Amino acid sequence: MDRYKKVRGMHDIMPGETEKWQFAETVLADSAKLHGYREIRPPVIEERMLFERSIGASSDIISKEIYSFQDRKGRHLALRPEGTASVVRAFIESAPPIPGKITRLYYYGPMFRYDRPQKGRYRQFYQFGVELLGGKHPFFDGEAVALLDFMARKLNITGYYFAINTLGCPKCKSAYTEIVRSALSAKEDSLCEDCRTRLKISPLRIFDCKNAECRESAACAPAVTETLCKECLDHFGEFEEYVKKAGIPCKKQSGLVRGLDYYTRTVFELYVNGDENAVAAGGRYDSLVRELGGADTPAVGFALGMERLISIVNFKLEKTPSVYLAAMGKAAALKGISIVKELRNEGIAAETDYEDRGLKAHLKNADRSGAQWCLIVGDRELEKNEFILKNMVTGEQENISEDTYLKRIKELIK
RNA sequence: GUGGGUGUAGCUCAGGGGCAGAGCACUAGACUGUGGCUCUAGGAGCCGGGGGUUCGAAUCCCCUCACCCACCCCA
Repeated sequence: MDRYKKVRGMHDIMPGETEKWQFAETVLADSAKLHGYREIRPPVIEERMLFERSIGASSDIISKEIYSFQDRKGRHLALRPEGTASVVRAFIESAPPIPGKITRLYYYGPMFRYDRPQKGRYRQFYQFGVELLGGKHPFFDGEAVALLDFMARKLNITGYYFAINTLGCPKCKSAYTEIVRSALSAKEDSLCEDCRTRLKISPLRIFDCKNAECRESAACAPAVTETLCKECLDHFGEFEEYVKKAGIPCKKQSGLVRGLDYYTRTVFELYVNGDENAVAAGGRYDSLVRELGGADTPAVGFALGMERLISIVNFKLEKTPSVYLAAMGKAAALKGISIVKELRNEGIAAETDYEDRGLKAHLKNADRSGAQWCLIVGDRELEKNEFILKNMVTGEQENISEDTYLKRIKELIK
């Protein structure tokens, strides 16, 4: 019989890892709440068209990485490849927008992309993200970066910085795209094959081609900031003021471009020194809400890749104290039922093995379970109305009376 | 989607045409009410799957699948 294996690109997060995830999840959620964000939990399935409209039909994510299918009624659906589209959809759908009102939402969950699996990259992967809807002021962009910075510090990440850039408002962005396209069309011969395709689909991406020759060619195009309208320039200027004032480590990178169509103006990515890939990325998307059928609502947000985050966080996880009950004989086993119940009621993790084992086997179990304490109860103990409490780390043990064992264990554990 | 690497015991891996191996882990005993340390013994595998070459294939060839790494893309 063949054994079942996880399907390509999927991964199990096993005990040993889950503790790290839980820690990171708690820090992220607490940080977001502290900044006024509330959790939203959209479904993982949406209409395929929602993603086409938001991310861009020509993007790689839609054109070759989306998990899409038809259900029994022939509806064209897709597993979400990212979170923003769903959040915006839910935002629009749930209530009529109130002008000037700021809505802060965070989400966490699995995303799906049919990519080739690689280090830190899976077909089902987890993202934590936040979206701030209704905020136009550039300081909101700053606040988004500040929240990421806060999270990084709370997770004890060191040696990180933000790459920041602006793409301009939709007008500036498309104008600049054309400027770059025409500037580089003249140099098409010096571009690599990939970049020639990029020239047609998303010329801005040539700026961060791995090929140095392409980047050199791209350098002849004017920088974004040289072509922006005054409003866009001011917006970016104020954003820079915010991050400077907040003391957030930033590096301006005029080549920074995001792969999703909906970004406008501010874009940023979180990098940890030595890593090539961004841990988190985001930016402003002032047109998306309207494009998805909502009222004109400026917005800014970011998403953070959990797998990548987990791999760079230095975890110092404390073991929670626990007790293993070694009950020998039928009478002790019966007594054990109430003992473990009482321990658990006191918030002390307790486990036992119901097979009738000798003390040796019980201690071995206790050792393997990782319990710091072993409570030994056998016929001898029952006769004297006392138990033996053994410290599994030091090997020391003491007799404790049945009447006061709970109190004594609580003392020792704290 | 492209390129490279690797699939052998539960785990980490050695063996590269002629008996299927080591370390760790596991089980038992030394030690029948004291785990970890030590020693001894033991269990065990369609050598990823399919096809081919050969007297003979874990080993060579072809196909396939999976994992890893890089590109692409992205978090």
